[in-house]
Amino acid sequence: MPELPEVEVTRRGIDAPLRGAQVLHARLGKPLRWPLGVAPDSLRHATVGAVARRGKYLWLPLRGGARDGGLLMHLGMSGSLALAAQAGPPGPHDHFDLVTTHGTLRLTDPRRFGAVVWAPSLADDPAARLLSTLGPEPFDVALTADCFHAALQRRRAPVKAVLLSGEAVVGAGNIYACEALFAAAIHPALRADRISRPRAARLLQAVRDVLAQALELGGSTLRDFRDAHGISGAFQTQARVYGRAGEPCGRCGAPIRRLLQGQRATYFCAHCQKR
DNA sequence: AGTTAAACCTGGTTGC
DNA sequence: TGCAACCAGGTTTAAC
Repeated sequence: MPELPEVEVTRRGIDAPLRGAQVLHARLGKPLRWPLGVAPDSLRHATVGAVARRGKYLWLPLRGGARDGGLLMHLGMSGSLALAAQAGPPGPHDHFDLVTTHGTLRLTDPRRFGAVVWAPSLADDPAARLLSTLGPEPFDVALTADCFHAALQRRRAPVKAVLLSGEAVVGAGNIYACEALFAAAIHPALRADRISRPRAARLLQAVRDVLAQALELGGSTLRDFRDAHGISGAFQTQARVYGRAGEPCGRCGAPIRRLLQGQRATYFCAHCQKR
């Protein structure tokens, strides 16, 4: 998926254009991860508010329809959202259309791990339940190195798995977790609770740097991701370790290694990243 | 309680 | 060429 940078790039592409748009029609394709929860017709006549992001979720406020509320959206592994003035007929992987006075917002998601769920507000279920497990936002100034270190101290699992869990900080998925650990020179298999306070501070900074750089480059496109205007991301060309097994490490020249952690591939440099 | 595997689904790539 | 096996950006749920 879409990790935090890709979701934020998407949010930035749809927020201003959709603001104040009136919903004319909504269409569902094949089932996504969870049911919408309301009849698509009940979204008609609603007005779109400011699009927000929490972790890898997007929140589209809708007021003045059958009921005030909004749509909580997730792009899963292969999803992307496109906003077009005129959308063509839906293809086999187009599973949600929100037709508005400002264009059609279309979710394309071949694997259908994504979701579009209606909720009365972010504080109400099902949104509240889905967001309840999320840790702090990476760019929240309230997330200090001490907070981050304390969160790592609570877990005995490998630091890579803890990053993916989003418990200490949200937003880093498989690509950016690998990249941040490389930047911080920390071995992915190191137990989270064995990380010193200085190394935790360095890791938090690395997560922030990597996510910020990815944001500037429009995210990563391995196969499916496109921003709201159909543009691919470029971070994958700048990745130091992700997807580069066998290639020489850009820092020391040793071959980048690949290992499996919890069914997910981890890429790292065994020479640069220390336990 | 806390960590790990299985599940959801499609399609592209690799290997026999 | 054909087909099976494996791999892919995530996260919940069930099982040790």
